[in-house]
Amino acid sequence: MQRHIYACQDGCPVQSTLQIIAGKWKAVILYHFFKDGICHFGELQREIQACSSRMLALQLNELEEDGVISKNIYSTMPLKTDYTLTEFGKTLEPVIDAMAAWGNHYNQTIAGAEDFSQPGACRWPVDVTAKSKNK
Amino acid sequence: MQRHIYACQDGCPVQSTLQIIAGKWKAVILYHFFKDGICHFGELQREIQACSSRMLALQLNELEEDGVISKNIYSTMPLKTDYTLTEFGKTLEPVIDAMAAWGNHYNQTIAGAEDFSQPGACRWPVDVTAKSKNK
DNA sequence: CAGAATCCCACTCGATACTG
DNA sequence: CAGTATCGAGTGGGATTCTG
Repeated sequence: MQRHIYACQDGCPVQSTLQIIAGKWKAVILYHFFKDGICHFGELQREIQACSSRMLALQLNELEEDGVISKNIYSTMPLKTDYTLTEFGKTLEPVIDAMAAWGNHYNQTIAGAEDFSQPGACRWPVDVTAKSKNK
Repeated sequence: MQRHIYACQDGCPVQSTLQIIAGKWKAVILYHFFKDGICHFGELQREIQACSSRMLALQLNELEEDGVISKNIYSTMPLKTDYTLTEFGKTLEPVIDAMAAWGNHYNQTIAGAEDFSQPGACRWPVDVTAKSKNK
């Protein structure tokens, strides 16, 4: 079945990009591929604890369908699989980098004092939203 | 009510970024803000035809809540509103730029021959997915 | 370990109608 | 024009269970 998130009308470039990376966890998964060179299911699970194994598998499958990553399954016991970025997948690095850079800056300068151990803690401080109000 | 898409556990920078731009149309909206300097509701609707006015309004509201854009309402008749990026919102430009750049490259080199007038037409050509298979 | 299958509820989002 | 309100079908995704 075909996923059909964006119609890609008008050939809008951002919509094309989203077509590939807009899954709930795809950008995060790719980030860990680029940053850590991670390639195993369990490692990803450990890094992205908020993502269930079901979702992780689904997102990885879609990324594989789209040619972003490829999967090698070793039918040994216990089961072992590794994922690698395709050449095509590697072209996404600047996009993920830009997102990571922005997020880092946000975490450090704006949300630096926040406690990430609380779910939902990543929230805007008042002063920032306030800035938009008095504009 | 608080939106709660990502828990932002571990302070993952990509998750922080997604917290702001992960709405279904937010990145596309921001793209048009940056590219066209667009600031009216109707203009956005014309540019992003796949997005209903209801969704557009919802996404714009969330962007305003998060301090990315600000809204000025002129209670004239007919109603007029304009949206502007906040200083904070402008910091997202590199992220949107990277997405747009990737999408442009994708549209030109890979999907160049596709017909975007058909919904769902933005789909991977076989050869690209095939590349991942024979890896 | 690395997933697929099933169940099922909460929420998303489109359609429609209405308002200042 | 620039939205909001309401409804309802469809789906996303969590929890759980099962398999090679």
